[in-house]
Amino acid sequence: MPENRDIKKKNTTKEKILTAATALFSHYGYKGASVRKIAAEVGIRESALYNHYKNKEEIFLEVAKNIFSSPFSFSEDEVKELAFRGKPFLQKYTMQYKMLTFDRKNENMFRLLMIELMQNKSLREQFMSQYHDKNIALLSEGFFIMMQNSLIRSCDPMLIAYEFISTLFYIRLQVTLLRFDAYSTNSLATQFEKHVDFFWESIKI
Amino acid sequence: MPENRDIKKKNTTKEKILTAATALFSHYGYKGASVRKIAAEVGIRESALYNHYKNKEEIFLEVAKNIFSSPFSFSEDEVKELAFRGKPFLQKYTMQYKMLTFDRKNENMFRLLMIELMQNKSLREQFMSQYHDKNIALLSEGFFIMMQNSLIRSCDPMLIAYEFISTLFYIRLQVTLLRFDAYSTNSLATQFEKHVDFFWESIKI
DNA sequence: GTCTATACGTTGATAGAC
DNA sequence: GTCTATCAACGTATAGAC
Repeated sequence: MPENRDIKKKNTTKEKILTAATALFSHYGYKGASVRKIAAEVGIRESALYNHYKNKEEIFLEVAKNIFSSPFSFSEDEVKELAFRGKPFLQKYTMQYKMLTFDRKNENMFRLLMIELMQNKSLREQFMSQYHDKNIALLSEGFFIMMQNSLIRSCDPMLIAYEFISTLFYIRLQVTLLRFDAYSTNSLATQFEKHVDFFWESIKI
Repeated sequence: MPENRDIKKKNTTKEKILTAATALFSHYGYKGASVRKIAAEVGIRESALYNHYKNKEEIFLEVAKNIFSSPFSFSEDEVKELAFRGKPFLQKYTMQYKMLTFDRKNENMFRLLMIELMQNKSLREQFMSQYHDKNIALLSEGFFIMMQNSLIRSCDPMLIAYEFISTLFYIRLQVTLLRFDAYSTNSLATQFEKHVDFFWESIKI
């Protein structure tokens, strides 16, 4: 039991470090966020920081844990039930994806992922297995059910899933880029919904 | 006139620097590629490097010029002619995109783009205008022609273009990631073609 | 747990001899 | 144009006093 955390918010130095590190890493990347800056952000000296983490790498790994920790809240039964109805499944899935895209915390983690993707082999592999494969698996299961129920045209469910998720990813990337520079995302605001509509027209029978 | 460059390949120090810098930047990013490493790669001292470029930034900008300098070789007439035939237009466009994806030089530039996209505002804006907008413009023109000729179902050409290019981008990203770690791209080898086939089935009348 | 002090490698860049 | 020498700033990290 983590003590009486529910009553009194601890906000320990260690937590402060993680918060500061998250902000700096997701903004400047691993190399760009120096230990000095992190310590300064917390309000302590670099040396004090080493009382809580072994080194910079350890801090980063702690931060990076959150990159792939936002699974969709879809239960097995929920997938089956929704997929049976067709389009509503895609709509709910996309709405959840859109929420993640515009959620500050997840936005930061997505940016960190994009910054470090080409620099960190572990992150690349996690992206493939925990982001890509996971999404493909969930979606293709849904499409398979739709196919069984003759809601959509016959086709490889994995291919349909690939086609569907790739556009979601691209929209998310664009939104993240625009928001990073505080540009308006008005032109992309309804892109998620348009995608679902277009896609459903493409596969429905 | 650049002298007798056609006969005797100059391969000046300045060119060597650019080559070395390109390799290092596209592998380690701007911060990861130090001036020392670039100089060492060329075989000179850092100080000698400053006889050819004002500073590191100037070298990077010279390298970065090549990121968006690979336009598709589509003339206005070619678009009209091919789009009139429908699917062959998508096939040719995709084959060119696939070539770029697997071309070493373009692969390096794409990786550099991905590495620096979140770190460099200028690159973000160029990505939007010179990559995204340009592709959307070319593709939507093709889809518009197809629509006029009743080859495909009626829909916003820009939306169709968006849907089409987003998947190409995602495939390219995945291929680049896999190749970076020298992993096999067999599982993705035919993804481009599958995309065209699926997409054509989605929009044709 | 935090501080000061310190160590030591790396970075981008310049001055001046050849 | 290239070299040696040198620089200040910044990087991560440790030792030891309080």
